[in-house]
Amino acid sequence: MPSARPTLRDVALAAGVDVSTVSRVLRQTKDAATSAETSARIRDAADSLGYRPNLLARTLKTARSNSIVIVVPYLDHPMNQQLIAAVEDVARPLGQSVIIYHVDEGHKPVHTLQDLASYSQVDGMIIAARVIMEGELGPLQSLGCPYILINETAGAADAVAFDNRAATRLATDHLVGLGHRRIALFPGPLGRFNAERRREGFLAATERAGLRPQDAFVVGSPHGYREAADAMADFLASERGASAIIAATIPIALGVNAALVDAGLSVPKDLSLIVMHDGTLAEIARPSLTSIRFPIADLGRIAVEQLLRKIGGQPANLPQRLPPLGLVERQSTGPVPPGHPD
Amino acid sequence: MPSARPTLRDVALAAGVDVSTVSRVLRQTKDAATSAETSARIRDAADSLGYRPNLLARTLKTARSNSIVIVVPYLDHPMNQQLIAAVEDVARPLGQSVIIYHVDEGHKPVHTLQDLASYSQVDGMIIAARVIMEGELGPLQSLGCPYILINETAGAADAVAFDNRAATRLATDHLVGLGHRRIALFPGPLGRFNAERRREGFLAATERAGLRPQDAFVVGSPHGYREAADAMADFLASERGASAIIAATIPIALGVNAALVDAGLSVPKDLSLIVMHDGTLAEIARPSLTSIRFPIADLGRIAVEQLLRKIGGQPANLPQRLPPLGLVERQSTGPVPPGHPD
DNA sequence: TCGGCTGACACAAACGTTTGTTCTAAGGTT
DNA sequence: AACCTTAGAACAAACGTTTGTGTCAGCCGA
Repeated sequence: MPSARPTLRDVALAAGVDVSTVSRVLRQTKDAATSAETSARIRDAADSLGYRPNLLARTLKTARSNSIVIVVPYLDHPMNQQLIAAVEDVARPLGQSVIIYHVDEGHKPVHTLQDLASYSQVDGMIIAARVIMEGELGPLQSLGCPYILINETAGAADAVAFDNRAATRLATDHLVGLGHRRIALFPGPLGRFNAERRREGFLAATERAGLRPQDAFVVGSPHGYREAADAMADFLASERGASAIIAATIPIALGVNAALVDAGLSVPKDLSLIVMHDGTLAEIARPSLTSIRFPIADLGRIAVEQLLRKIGGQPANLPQRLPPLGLVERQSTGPVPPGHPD
Repeated sequence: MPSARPTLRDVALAAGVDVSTVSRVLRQTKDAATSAETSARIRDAADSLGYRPNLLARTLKTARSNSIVIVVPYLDHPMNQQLIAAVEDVARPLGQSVIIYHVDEGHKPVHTLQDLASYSQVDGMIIAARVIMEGELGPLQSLGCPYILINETAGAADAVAFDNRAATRLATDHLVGLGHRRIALFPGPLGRFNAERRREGFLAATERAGLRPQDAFVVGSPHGYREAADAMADFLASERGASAIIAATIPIALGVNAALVDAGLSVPKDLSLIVMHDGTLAEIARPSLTSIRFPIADLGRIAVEQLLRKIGGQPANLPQRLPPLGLVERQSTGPVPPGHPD
């Protein structure tokens, strides 16, 4: 029977007052000069009718929806899952509702994103998807939709990312400390921001440690388990004799591990493997993966806070890159195997 | 400068016509009796102004947003990732925009979901979250928001799920075929719909195969890697001597595997492990996991199609449970180890 | 020549809010 | 006693659409 939801008008009718009064009372605005009696009557009416405000209408009127969207690629990457959780954890207590928009590489989602952004369906966007970043930020920008890039950067856009250079140095130092002198980095897709920072950190650390340049390998591969496994298989076939691998992401690490096992090698006995992201999968994998821990919650907090600043009209005040929290030592790294060529 | 997006009114002004005419022309409605000349003028004006319709206003007016939401728990479960992808793949070409809403066990998200649903911010919801299902469906129902449950069932609600009973029989038969006579099922959280169906299928299959009842173990555990690992460790400690494990989900399988490795056992040499869901992780894990494949794309398609039916006012026409597609044999299952007690 | 049809468009109400302004009566001040 | 304030609430416009109904010309057939 209550096929139609009660509206402000219904409540007003029931309480015998004007809709504007109902609106003010129910929102508890400060300028409401309403008698306690009337207020009570209105609240009773609203309760008994089961009134809930129409957010669509409110948003249309106020141009503020109190919701933000996080745009991510690769829902199967633990990093992205953690980023989502971090953003949700911060935003929800702040009264912002968080929706997730998933884009993949093939898809050109800008149109929909514009729709989302265009008219305050969402107040702002947190973007973790590179597919959005390249050249597609223009439309969003001109739409006046505030956004923050996370975990990547593009041009002069407001962005907050991890210090992957420092993280790679950390990982490299750990391996060097274990005695490894021939190391391969799987930084992800070469040419991209994070992959290049990893490469830089890697080369800097290996050079400082006195490794020969030809013993520091950089093996680019797309994100994705299988691609990483293929890249690792190729690398093994090339017989360059690395004794340790640094994987940029957990999927890459698992792919690398699969290729190693398939080649009859075992981690960490024959090769060490370290991954530059920590997560449950790194913990539950066997061997469990030595990893670099990032302050993901901090990144989520900063992204939301700064996005809200921008939504509020103030400029974002973004920190330098976020340094890694440290190294989690697990089973996948160990000393150089005895007979390994130096 | 174009800080304010152009509206229908701006286009109308520029083209020298009424907003209603602009609206009809731009939407190409059938009832539009507009001269080719005027239409062109309007379209030109819209283009040069960069007009884009305000979906909020349109939704408010038409009570139709052309977007649906998929509600999922556990973004880190491959099954849920695949369900999301399946729904997106079907819905987007149909002109529906898909947003994801993530809920977790602790969180009581009904309020926001009601907000989402209340007033056609979304036209309908596809719900994979049990947390929503228990008792929280009432509010949604009375809101008149069409929804379809997937991968679970609750009461008389429209739902489409997999035939987990058949799947578990399939898994059991495979193990029995390999000679296993003592099998443990890790069905997930006991008491829940899917876990109970798995238990039934398991017990039916083991009985039919002539296994002794005391050799068919059912070990409940929450979803989640760690919980499964703990449950497996406990099970091992109880020394019941199973030679094969059926895991309900990939996280459970990985947790089980970790516990086995930690106990010095190896898969499939000492124990066989089969998981009742296929995915990249099952493929890339080492040992790779023998698994049951489900028609996830079909489930996504059916869910979207039937949801659109309900949105259109027709009753949903839901199939019986979707049977599994079959078994993918990989490394994690094998014959009973020689010395195993029968 | 005239009523009636129709093509082409304008007018206006409505969706459910929010919010600036106005009204009214009571109360206080001088 | 006249005036001003103010609390309490109604009025009304607006957000950007969609859509039912008018209007008015031109054209047709009879």
